[in-house]
Amino acid sequence: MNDIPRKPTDSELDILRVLWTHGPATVRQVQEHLPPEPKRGYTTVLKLMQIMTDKGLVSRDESSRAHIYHPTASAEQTQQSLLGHLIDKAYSGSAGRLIMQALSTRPASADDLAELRRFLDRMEDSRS
Amino acid sequence: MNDIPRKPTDSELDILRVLWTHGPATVRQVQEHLPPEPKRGYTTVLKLMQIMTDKGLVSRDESSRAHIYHPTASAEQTQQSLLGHLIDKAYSGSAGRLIMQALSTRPASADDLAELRRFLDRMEDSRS
DNA sequence: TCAATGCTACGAATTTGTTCGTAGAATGTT
DNA sequence: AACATTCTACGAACAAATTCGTAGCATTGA
Repeated sequence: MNDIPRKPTDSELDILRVLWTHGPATVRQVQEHLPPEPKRGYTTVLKLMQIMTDKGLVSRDESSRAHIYHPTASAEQTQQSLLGHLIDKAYSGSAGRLIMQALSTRPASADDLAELRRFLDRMEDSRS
Repeated sequence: MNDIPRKPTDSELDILRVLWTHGPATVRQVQEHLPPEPKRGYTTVLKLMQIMTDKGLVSRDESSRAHIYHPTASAEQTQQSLLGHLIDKAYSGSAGRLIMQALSTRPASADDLAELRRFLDRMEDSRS
C-alpha cells in the first residue's frame, strides 16, 4: 500500500536474506532456508510474506499456483537504509565511530583490510 | 527484570541518546532534548522511561522528587550490540561490506580518514 | 492557607508484529 | 474416482510498542 517501503523487521530481514541469496522463491523454499531458530511454521512464513507484499517489501508472481516472491529492493538499498538509520539513531550521525567499532570487534580478513585500504586511497585521491 | 537488557527500540534510543550526551537527567530534561519530531507528550516520555527501567535499560535515583535516570549501558556497549545485530541480520555477517557502504555514503572528514588509516596500520601490525 | 504547578503511577486505547489453526481450492497419487 | 497433499486466504489470539488521560501527592508562591 505504501509508496515508501517501511523499515523491515528482524523477521522480515530473515526472509529478505533468503531471497537475496537464493533468488526469487516460493513460501516453502523460503521456509526451508530460514534459520532453524526460531522455528517458524509454514503458515507463519506465509503470513509474514503476505504482509511484506502489502508493505511493498516484496512483490509476487501469481501465475503459478505456488506464488513466487521477489524482493523489491536490492540488498544494497536495504542495507544502506538500515545502516543510515543506525548511524543516526545510535551513533548520532558519526559514521567514523561505527566504522572503528566494526573493525575492532569483527575481525576482517587480510583481503578485506587490503580492499579497505585501496578504498581509502581512492577516497583521498578524489579529495585533493 | 531481565538480566540481559533487551534491544532498545527507536524511541528508546532517542531517550538513551539524550542521556548519553547530556548525562543523567529527569523526565522533563529528557523530553526537552528529544528530537522535535515526533512530538511526544510528557506522560508519554515518562511511560517510556518507566518501561525502560523495567527492562533494565536505565536505572533511576528516586531520592529527589523528580527521579533522575541513568543509562545502565554505555553508548559504546549499546552501539556494539546493535551494530553486531545489523551485521548479522542485514549483512549476513560481512562487516567489510558494511564498512565500505558506510564510507561511500557518509562522507568522512580527512581527520577521520587519517585515523582510520592508522587504525588499519595497527591492525595489520598486530597480525603479522 | 490555598490555589496553581509539577511530579509519579496507572490504566486504557490503538497499532504493529508474530504465531498458528482452519477452511477451501488446486493438484497429485493410487 | 477417491483420497492425500499442497497451496492460499483469513481470522483469532497474544505480545510489544506507543500514546495519552486522569488521579493523587508534593512543592511553590501569592
